[in-house]
Amino acid sequence: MDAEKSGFFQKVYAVVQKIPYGRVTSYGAVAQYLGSKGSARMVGWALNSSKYNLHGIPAHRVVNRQGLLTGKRAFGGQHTMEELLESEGIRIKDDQIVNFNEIFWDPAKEL
DNA sequence: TTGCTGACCGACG
DNA sequence: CCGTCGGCCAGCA
Repeated sequence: MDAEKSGFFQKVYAVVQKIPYGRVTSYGAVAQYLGSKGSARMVGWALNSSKYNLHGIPAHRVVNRQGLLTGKRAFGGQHTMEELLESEGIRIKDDQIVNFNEIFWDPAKEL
């Protein structure tokens, strides 16, 4: 219908934009919240498209299940995503979020 | 139009 | 422990 725009990506954008400052989430968590656990890959793909459009989507706040910055290469630089996260107070160690379990933001629970 | 790929995740052997 | 495969949806040649 009109509100949902029949688009998986649109839902992803909506959730990612709701991620609070200094928090992170995972592709699978967002996918699961949307009702499609298997579409975790599409979450990343949606974020990839987001960089082509000015959506204001903090894609750097979205990482994989391990808290690993798998999509850092999509930011154009191998350290861009890492610096963005650290800029928000998030500590990164070897491309991995240190206090991942502490700053993890689950849309299924927080929303 | 068909087919492959992609910032993942979980299961199986 | 490690390698492989399936599933999900959308974009592109």
